[in-house]
Amino acid sequence: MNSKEKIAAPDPRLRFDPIALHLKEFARSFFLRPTVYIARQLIGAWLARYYKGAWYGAQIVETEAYLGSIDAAAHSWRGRRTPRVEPMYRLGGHLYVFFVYGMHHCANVVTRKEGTAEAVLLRAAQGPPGAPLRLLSGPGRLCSALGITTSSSGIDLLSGGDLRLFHGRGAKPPIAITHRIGVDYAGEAKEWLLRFYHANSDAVSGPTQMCARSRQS
DNA sequence: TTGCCGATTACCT
DNA sequence: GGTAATCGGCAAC
Repeated sequence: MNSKEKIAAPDPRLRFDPIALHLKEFARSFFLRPTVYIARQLIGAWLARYYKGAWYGAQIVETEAYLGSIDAAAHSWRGRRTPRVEPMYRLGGHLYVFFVYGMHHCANVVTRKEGTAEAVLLRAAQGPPGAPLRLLSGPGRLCSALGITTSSSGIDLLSGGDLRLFHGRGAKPPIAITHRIGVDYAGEAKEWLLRFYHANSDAVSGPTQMCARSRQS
């Protein structure tokens, strides 16, 4: 009845089988490491959702690090602590979801020890074969495609729930690095090189994609 | 209680 | 290149 507790369905084109792929979950210790390291290592990882008896997921191709109280672009800048931001202060491995521009949700993986309030924004992902390239291209689209809303903010990704993170398999993807998107208000922090993306993926978001890609190599 | 503005996207020129 | 859409969070009144 309460519309706030309504569960959003994932896009059926994201159906996949993490068991058949022999995917393994990250250990808690991974999420306690430095946030920049985690943002980089999550490129290629699978974000997965269990919904009505089936798994849906996509491989992360773009992330941004947000560095807590010292970072003017972070919601936890200067230790700001409100009900919305509270999940950022939890132990690494929790999820922080917020609603922005009146229409989009953004999902973050909380990092480091409890109280640090650092996180990694998941900006784009690549679905299983057959899924449209741009289905998860952008933080709002990523949440929309997987049906992630603020009702999942604060959950633990490592407690056997219906949202989980799995290691990618195979070779480590080539990584490109730029400043973060959409944080022009953040003073000198807007220049910090905290955006990481799969250099060869066409699912990376943003109008700067081509520019950024041609600049690196 | 009010009013401003955003970790975005789509559509316009 | 620019900006409208749209509404919850939050700071200020």
